[in-house]
Amino acid sequence: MIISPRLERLRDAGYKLTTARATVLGVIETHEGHMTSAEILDEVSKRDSSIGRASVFRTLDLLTRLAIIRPTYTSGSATPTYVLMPDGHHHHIVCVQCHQTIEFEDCGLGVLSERLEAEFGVKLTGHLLEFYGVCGDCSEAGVVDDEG
Amino acid sequence: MIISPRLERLRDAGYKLTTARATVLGVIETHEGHMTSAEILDEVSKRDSSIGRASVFRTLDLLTRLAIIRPTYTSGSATPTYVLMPDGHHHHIVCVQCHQTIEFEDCGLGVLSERLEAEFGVKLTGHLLEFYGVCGDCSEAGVVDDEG
DNA sequence: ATCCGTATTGAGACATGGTATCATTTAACC
DNA sequence: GGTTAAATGATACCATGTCTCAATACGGAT
Repeated sequence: MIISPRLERLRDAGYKLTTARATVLGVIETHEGHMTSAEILDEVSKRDSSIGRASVFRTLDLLTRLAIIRPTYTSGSATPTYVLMPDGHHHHIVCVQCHQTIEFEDCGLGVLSERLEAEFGVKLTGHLLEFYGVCGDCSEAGVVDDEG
Repeated sequence: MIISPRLERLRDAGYKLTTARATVLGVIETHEGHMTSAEILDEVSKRDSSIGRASVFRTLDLLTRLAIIRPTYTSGSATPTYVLMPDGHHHHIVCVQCHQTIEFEDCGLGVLSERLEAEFGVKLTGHLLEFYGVCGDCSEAGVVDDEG
């Protein structure tokens, strides 16, 4: 079993390091990007077919609670995708036409984060920032947008 | 049918103003907060029992594409909640323990938004900012957090 | 107000995504 | 190695969302 720094965060939080958990996290870490639950199930199954469906979902839930991954919607109400938040945060732009995601790094939210912690008495461990709009390709393709 | 400014955005974008759409949006606007699809279906049905399930989901999808609402997760991999983005944006803090959400207003993301538009050649219409952490109540209740 | 063309609808069967249960296994600690 | 509680896997189950298609109703023109 490969014990990544993120996997150790499980143990630090009082959870056991099991094969199922290591495999699920391994799959997501290897892929680095958005994955649907179906893709994760499929890849986990390839690596270790003895791992059950339920454990995969349980692990996704656990990783979400620890802010290691985050489920987000790239298309309307359909299947969510799970994305790794290596340093507790993630930022992307979602094209509302073609559902492509563009990821970017700096968000400058550290200051806001600290202010919110003080203001609301919370302890923040991560964040997700999503912008919505129309990507360059879709704009060129001629898209409905008569606001201006 | 009540025609709210947001409903007019549908027509502006080339979509018809139907009873189903007006009702779904009306429900969400009245509620002002996070709603699950089940709650929306239920409330829509109360207001007009002739509106079908499929239309509700189709409308949620449409409103999402127009950045009028946004589906987000407050708990792990379970049901998403839909939240209104009155001015195209929304910000909240989610407690990873009790799933309570705390909403806040200013995010100061206008500058970043403009920079991203220039940098990636996109036209942005809205954004969602989510912070994750442990709320005051849960911290007091004694929560696992041994990072420091 | 009425007519027309087309986007949208409602119904319900269907597909998919996620969960509960419970006997069995396994990680963590000694 | 032994102990114990957390975690697992199998599977049945439930919830959430989608597809199809004939029927309907919106919006524009008259």
